[in-house]
Formats: sequence, C-alpha cells, structure tokens
Amino acid sequence: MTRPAKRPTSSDVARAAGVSQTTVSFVLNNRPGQSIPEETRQRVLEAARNLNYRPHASARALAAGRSDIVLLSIPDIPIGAGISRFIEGLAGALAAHKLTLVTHLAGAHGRPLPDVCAAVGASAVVGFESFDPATIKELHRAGAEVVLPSHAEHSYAMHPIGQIQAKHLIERGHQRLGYALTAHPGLASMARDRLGGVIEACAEAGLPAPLALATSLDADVAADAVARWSAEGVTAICAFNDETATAILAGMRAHGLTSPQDLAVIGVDDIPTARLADPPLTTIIFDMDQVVTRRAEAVLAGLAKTTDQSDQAWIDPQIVVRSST
Amino acid sequence: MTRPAKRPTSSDVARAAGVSQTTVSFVLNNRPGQSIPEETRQRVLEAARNLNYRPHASARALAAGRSDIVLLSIPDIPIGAGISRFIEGLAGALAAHKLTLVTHLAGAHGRPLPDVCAAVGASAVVGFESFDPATIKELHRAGAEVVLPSHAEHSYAMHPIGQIQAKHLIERGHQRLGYALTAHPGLASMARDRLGGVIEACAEAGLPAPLALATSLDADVAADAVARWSAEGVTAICAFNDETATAILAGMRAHGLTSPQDLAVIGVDDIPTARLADPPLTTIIFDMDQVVTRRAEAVLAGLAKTTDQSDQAWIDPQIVVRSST
DNA sequence: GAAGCCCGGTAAATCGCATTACTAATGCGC
DNA sequence: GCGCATTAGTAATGCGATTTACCGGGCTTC
Repeated sequence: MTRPAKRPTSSDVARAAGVSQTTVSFVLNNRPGQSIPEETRQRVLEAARNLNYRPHASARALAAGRSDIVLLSIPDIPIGAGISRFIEGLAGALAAHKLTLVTHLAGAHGRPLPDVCAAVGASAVVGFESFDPATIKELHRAGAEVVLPSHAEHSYAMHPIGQIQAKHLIERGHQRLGYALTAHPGLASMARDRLGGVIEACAEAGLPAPLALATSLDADVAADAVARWSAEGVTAICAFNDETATAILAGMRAHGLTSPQDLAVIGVDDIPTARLADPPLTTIIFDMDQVVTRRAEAVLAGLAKTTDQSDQAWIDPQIVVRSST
Repeated sequence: MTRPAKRPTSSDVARAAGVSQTTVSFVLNNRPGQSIPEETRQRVLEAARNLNYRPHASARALAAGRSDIVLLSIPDIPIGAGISRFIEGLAGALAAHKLTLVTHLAGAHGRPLPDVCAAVGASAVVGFESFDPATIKELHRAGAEVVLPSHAEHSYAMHPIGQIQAKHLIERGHQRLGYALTAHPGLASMARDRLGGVIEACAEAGLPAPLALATSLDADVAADAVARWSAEGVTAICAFNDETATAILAGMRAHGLTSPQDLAVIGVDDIPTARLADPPLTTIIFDMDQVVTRRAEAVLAGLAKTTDQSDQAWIDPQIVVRSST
C-alpha cells in the first residue's frame, strides 16, 4: 500500500473495463473509422478516469513515431514581459491542440539545441530568429519534423515597429532622428531590423537617415550618446526597447536635459517600469495574441504536413503615447 | 537521397561497427562490470560518430523506465533577469550530469503541470515554491520521481533578503520602516516571506514593526502609499523588488518628494533599469551560482535515491548600495 | 583431464503504447 | 441456407532502446 504507486498502463485500463488494450487505445485516441458503441466507449473512459490513467508519453511517442512536444528555443536575451506573454500565449494555443510547449534557454552553459531536441523528443522546434541551415539539418536529424521560423521572414516582421516609432516622431514635427541600438549581442540583429524600419520611414518623409548610436544600460554610456545626438542636431530618439529608452533618459538627466523638450524618446515593449519613468515613456506594443496565433498555426500546419508554409509572421504594432514624446 | 534522412538507430551503429546492438548499448552507456576491449569500444564510438547517432529519447526512457528530463515549473510571475539567470544556471549545472532542463510557464491557458510532466516524461520536477501535497501526488503519478522543493524550506530562504534590507536602513539611522508589497498575486507569498525578515530585523533592533502597504506598478497607487507612509512617520521603505521600488520613486515624484532625503528606498534583484532610476536604486542581489548549485545537487541526490534530502536552499544575499538610501 | 572461471560478446525479453491484420457474431438479401 | 457486408471487437507485431540470461572458448587449478 505504501508502494510508489506504480502508474497505471493502458492494459490496466483494459482489464478494468473488460476490453482489450487495443480497444482502449482506439477509444482514448478516438480513432476514426472504428465502430465502437457508446456503451463500451463510456466504460473505457470511466475506467481510465478511475485509475487516473495518463498515457506514457515515451511509449506513445515510440509507437506513434511522433511526440506532441513543441520545443521553444529562447535565445540568450533578457526575457522581458513581451517574451513571457509570447510563451504563455503560444503554450495556450498549442495546448488547445494537445501539444505541449516546453522552453529551453540557449545559454552559454546549456546543452546545444539539437541535443535538447533529441532529449525531449520534440517533433517541432520553434525559435525567434531563423536557424541557419546547418542547425536546421541537425534538428531534423534529432527528430524534429518542423522547424520554424523557416525563412528570413522574421526581419520583415520587425520593420513595422521601427516605422511606427519614426512616423510618430515625424508627425510630432521632428526632422532629425536618432536610433539607440542595444549593447546586447543577442539582440543586435533584431535591432538592425527595427532600425531598417526607421530608415524607411525617414526616407519616405524625405528626411535624412537616422543617426544610429550604440548605447548600453549604463547612464554614462547613454550620456555620451546623448551628447553626440545633441551635437548633431537630433531632436528625437527611437530606442530599441524600453530599457534602452530608460538608459537614454538617465543619460539626459546627467546633462540636465529633459524629455521631451530637449529630446523626445520612444521605446518598445511597454515594460512595467515604462510608465513609471520620468517622464513616462511613449512606447510600442503589439497584439501578442495575433503573433501567437500565427505561430501556432504555422506549427500545426507543419505538423499536419500541409505544405502551406505561409507563415506570414506579420505583426500589428500599436503606439502607446505617454509624455516622453 | 532526398529522403527525410531517417535517423539512425542503435542497430545501424551495431551493423556499421560489426557488433551486436547490445554491445552498442553497453559501450554508449559505458556500463560498468562489462568487459569490452578498448579496440571494440573505439570501433563502436566511431561508428556512432560517423552516423551522427543520437539515442532515441523515448525509446530509452521507455526501456530504462526513467528519462533524463528535469522540468522546471515557473509560476505566473514576471520573469526578470534573476529568474533567467537561475534557469540558465540550473540548466548548465544539470547538463553537466547529462540531464536536460526544460521549463514550463504555468500560465492561465497552459496545461496543468502534471499533464506537462507526463507529456515530457520528466523524471524530476522543480518549482519555486513548495507544491501542495495533492499536486505532489499527482506529479508522482505522472511519472516524476523527484519533486522539489519538498518542504516549506523555501520561505526561510527568503527571510535573509528582508533582514538585510532592514538592517541596512536601520544602520542608516532610520527608526520607522515601511514595506512595499507587490500587487502580483503569484508573488504574494514570497513577499510575505521577505516581509517576515524585515519584521524580525526590526524586532531585533527594538523598533516597531514595519508598516506594510500594498502597492502596484502604477504611480498613483504608489503615491497613495507614499502619502500614508509619510503621514505615519515612516522614513525608509523596503520594497519587495526593484519594480516596486521604481513605482515608489514615481509615487514620490508625484508628491514632489525626493529620495533618499524624504524617503529612502531599497529594492531587490538589481534589474537592468535599477541603476538607471532617479536616484539609482540601492538593491539586493544574491549569488545565483550558489542557489543553482544547491538546487541541482538536490535534484541529483533525489534521482540517485540518496535520501539525504538536506535541500538547505540557503541564499547569501548581498547589498548593492546606490543613491536611494 | 575435468571443473570452474573470466573474457568478449550475443539472443531474447521487455517497456507501454499504436497499428495492422484478422475473426466471431450478426444482419440482410435472395 | 448461402454469400456477403457490417459490427465489435481481439491477437500480434513493432517502435528503439535497456537489461537479463546465456554461451563458446581459452586459461587456470586440482
């Protein structure tokens, strides 16, 4: 009685319901094309419930040749509120299709992604940026059927963010913009993509290209950038994200400058402290539900072998206007 | 040739190496008590390398009755830098023992933890706070051998943080402290634990108990709390974390108060924007490596059935003094 | 020279499930 | 009463590993 409570198998359920293990399998996966009377079906279902039966994932995966695990690889970047929401949303959307999302932080000391993929037996791997071909091949070898994002689709999804930032500032009458890059290496390419959007918007408005400067989450470094921007006649900054924007605000403080009078600043993400900044930060948010749904659909489509790989990861950014612009 | 590149099995390796599949298994798991000449061993290893063989996790788990997956359940809390570091560190520490860490965000829409545990076939589940007995039982039924933290050990680990916060302020001459709780429900119990440490420190110093007030990440709410504290003669605040502290700073700004003159504020975590606040925030950090190592050891011990469950999750907090105190 | 033992290795059972192939019983038309 | 289709299932097989049981040959030992 004090046994480790051996977990019940499908045979146990079969015995309890008085049917064969095959039938249990049919009922539990309600296999189409199989004629099973409602009465039997209920009997099996009830037996399973009573025994608190849960199919053994490994056995199922082994037999079916496919697991229901989706692995999300998170690059070595600070995990902010935005990413959390993405993960949570994706997990929910996939759960609705009986898929389980697990995440893996690609840190310096962790195991390489293909190893992890193989270790969990994931049948799909989704990342933030496109994987390089070699990695994709590796992942397939490791058992993944679907690997997303597939193409360089990602970069286009980031452009609108920069565009909206820039357009807002241009509408406000600013003629010379600056762009604050991030010091975080994992975020560099994303920053370039967003900067691309800013450049486009400036070009469209017939303005000179933005002055992009590297910054870090250090007030002194940011202060240097601020000095440079001021010297060049820049009056408004598109920051890579809210943390970068906060750093700029701190850098301005060091020079006795105030926002938005001396320099308007706009961030991205709407982190919790964005509205608490001095002044409260204008920022960009986007409909995470939409993004999540798209991604989930892409995974599902891939798993269903629907070659309709139209993973148009379009995002629909919205501006949140506060006092920093 | 354009085949989906069927992944190699251990039999393939056996064939390539000219030995039996059993031998391959012995070599790859370098099973003790088995006499295998170096020459054969190398032959197998090389064949495996050539074929890019990776054992099929599901099959292995099924046969061995145990997977090498550790599932980390992250409660519905904002994932800050601290948690990221914890995850990364833990993943690394476990990887050193051939264990794979995957995480799962316990959001509103996700699947219940036992389901996830069963889905990935985790042999250990670790969380942040103790699970309730019912959940623990469920997890064991779902296949987990080890579930941590086991006891209410956690709360004690949080006390030192509050104590150090309070002692610092008391040393600075403050006689009446306030405590800023968080509005986040998932963090409430952790906040209470930390508050416990503050209460202890006050009692030891012969001071009245701190005035604990609920706050949120909204400047207005924080402003109300600030007014209340001021009215009660409180001169220093221990904030649950840096975000809460940032909110208090914003609330003070609304009243035209400045820190630390009117109210000293100390946070916890040292989030990236802590040093960028106005004034830069004094805060608490702790040695994540230590925490991580302890947890990893506890998991390993549990898996090895070493009943030495001395998971003394002690942490060693350090103070980072900036200008807000 | 037979008994025992270590060495180097293999055959076969097993894990829990999905799936394919098959069957016994019943209904139906003629 | 025969052939055939449908219903309601079951038996058997296999997924890719681990693990147990076993085996032939050379060596020692008595």
